[in-house]
Amino acid sequence: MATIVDVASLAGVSTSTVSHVLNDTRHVEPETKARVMSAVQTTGYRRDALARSMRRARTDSIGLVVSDAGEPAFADMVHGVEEAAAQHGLSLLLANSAEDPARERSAVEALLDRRVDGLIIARAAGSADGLLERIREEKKPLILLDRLADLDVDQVGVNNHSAMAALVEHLTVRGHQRILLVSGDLRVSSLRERYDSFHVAMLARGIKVTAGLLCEGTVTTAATFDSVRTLLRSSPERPTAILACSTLLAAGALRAVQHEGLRVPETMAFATFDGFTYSDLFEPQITTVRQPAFHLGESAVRLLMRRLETPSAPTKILRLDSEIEFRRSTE
Amino acid sequence: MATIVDVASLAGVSTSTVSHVLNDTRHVEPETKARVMSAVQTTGYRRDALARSMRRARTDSIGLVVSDAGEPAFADMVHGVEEAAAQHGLSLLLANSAEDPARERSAVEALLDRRVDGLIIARAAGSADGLLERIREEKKPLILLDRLADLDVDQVGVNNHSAMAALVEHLTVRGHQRILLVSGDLRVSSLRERYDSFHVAMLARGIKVTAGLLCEGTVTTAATFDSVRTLLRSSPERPTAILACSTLLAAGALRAVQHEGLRVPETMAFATFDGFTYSDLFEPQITTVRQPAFHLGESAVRLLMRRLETPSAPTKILRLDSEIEFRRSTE
DNA sequence: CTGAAAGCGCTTACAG
DNA sequence: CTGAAAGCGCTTACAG
Repeated sequence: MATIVDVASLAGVSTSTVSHVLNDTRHVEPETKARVMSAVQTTGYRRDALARSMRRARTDSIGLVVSDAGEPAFADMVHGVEEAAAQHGLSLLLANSAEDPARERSAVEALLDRRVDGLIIARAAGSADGLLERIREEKKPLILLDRLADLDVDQVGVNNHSAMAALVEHLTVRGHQRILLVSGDLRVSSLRERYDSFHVAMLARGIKVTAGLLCEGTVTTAATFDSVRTLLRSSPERPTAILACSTLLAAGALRAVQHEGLRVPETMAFATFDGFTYSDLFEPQITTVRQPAFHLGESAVRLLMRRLETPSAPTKILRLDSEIEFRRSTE
Repeated sequence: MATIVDVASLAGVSTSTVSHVLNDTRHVEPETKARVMSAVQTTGYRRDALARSMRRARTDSIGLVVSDAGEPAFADMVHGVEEAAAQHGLSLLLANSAEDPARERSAVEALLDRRVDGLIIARAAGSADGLLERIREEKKPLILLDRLADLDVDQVGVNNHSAMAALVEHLTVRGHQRILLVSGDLRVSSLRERYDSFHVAMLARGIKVTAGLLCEGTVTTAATFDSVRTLLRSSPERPTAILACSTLLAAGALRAVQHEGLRVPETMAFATFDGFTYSDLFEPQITTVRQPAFHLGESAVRLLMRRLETPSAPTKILRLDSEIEFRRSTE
């Protein structure tokens, strides 16, 4: 591979001049410049980004750690981050923690070792705050994505509260009082927020939430299926509606509903956060709080660029609105 | 940030020794080693992967370029690649060409500039072979993923032929002769293979394939919807079954079917490649050729590791089998 | 307008 | 068993 030295000697100039021509960082005689460019051509020279990064103390790359690469919503976020990064000329280093704090930690360390210019993280469920401290020590710009924290850090997530309020209103207006909430792992901030908002919304309408109508802590479709099925059977008063807080939870709950011979929406209303793709094409057509996942990813990059340009800027916390797709499952 | 020099001086040894301790690359007295490790501790030293890469001419990173990060199948492949890369201690640089050859080219150049150890590419629809030549010139290990080529390059894709043959048999055995094939962009090798295999399979059963039963070239859901709707209306003899070659095509076709007031499977059988997630939970339950997308990604990394270890190994082309999920849509 | 040279933080022959 | 030093391929003050 040709190096800058090869180009310089072929063009009969110093490496300084080649560098300056390539980066357009100081004036060079048009004639000299032309000689350099032609030398670049004939040698097939390509600047080594590694060497460049080492000198500049900038890598023009960012790191993204997602907590569950298998979830469609996270795939969309990755897509959004990639798109925005490419637009800004940044390379994207991707890692997946698979909800495992240990893997998350080693992913972050690897990214730090590679001297990424900044980090975007959707934290794993049991992630400790120590990790964020660690990143802060390194003075590395950090953006929290989707899984937010009550910390002085730039972050972007969705407005779970308003979405949940709208959903609860939608259901209660239609007469539903016994709503089964399938809330999942409450260590996940977004799920915790939905859980809390549910209680707030129900309380505001004077509806009591009983333990028999709460399914929490399940982290797989299978476990959710079991748990929901048990609740459906044992509840003294069967719920008239089910509200799932993620795609995975919805899948488990829906399977339980079908297994119990219930029909959506005839004998059971159903709504979910995140949801399924192409929901309009299939029955039951499920009312869905659709998060702007792609947009979330883009926004995270935007926040990161801002932080990179203005390290002293005040902390910014963005809450994007979800769209609620009302469908027959709640009619 | 502490450097190796800081560690060396604190431990009272040379940087050589620190390096050798860290990499376990030559014997060091236990006592000296302990002093080094403790100096690493107190300085909080972390080796700079950039500087290390520059000397070693290895970055322990790989590049992945996918053609459509929005498609669930590609998201799964990315997931598989990430997982396998992490297991091998490799960092993953991700880019998305969005089916645009120009973006694909610049993504590859950026990856090459970053000196990734190898590339995995699912090529864009109109991608020219020149790009692959370019990579070969750089002597950079390359694996083709999903979108294969008739070239002397390591590659891993699915066995489209056998899947299509099974699908056609399944349909014809049930009396379907007029099968509408929705085949998409034939510049995409996997779609081209499915298209060709369809013709082979139909021919083998002595069934004529007419132009009125071929919908090709559409690249969006909307265009597919229009095209399929037109075919459904204008065909002298309406098809009794529809066979879509990707998720996107299936969505457009299904929408057209519903728009025309047809019902699956009562008045129209339906099957698709790739398909929708949680297909078993929704109606119509669609017969689906499920590609092992995650596994495809993993295999690509395995092929790459093999090539890295044995540059002279013979070219390997892997074809993984898809699973066919037979459901009510074709009964 | 351009060049000589230092230096980014490592690894690795070479020497003892 | 360990160290001094060259060098990976760039960028960038410094000097003229």
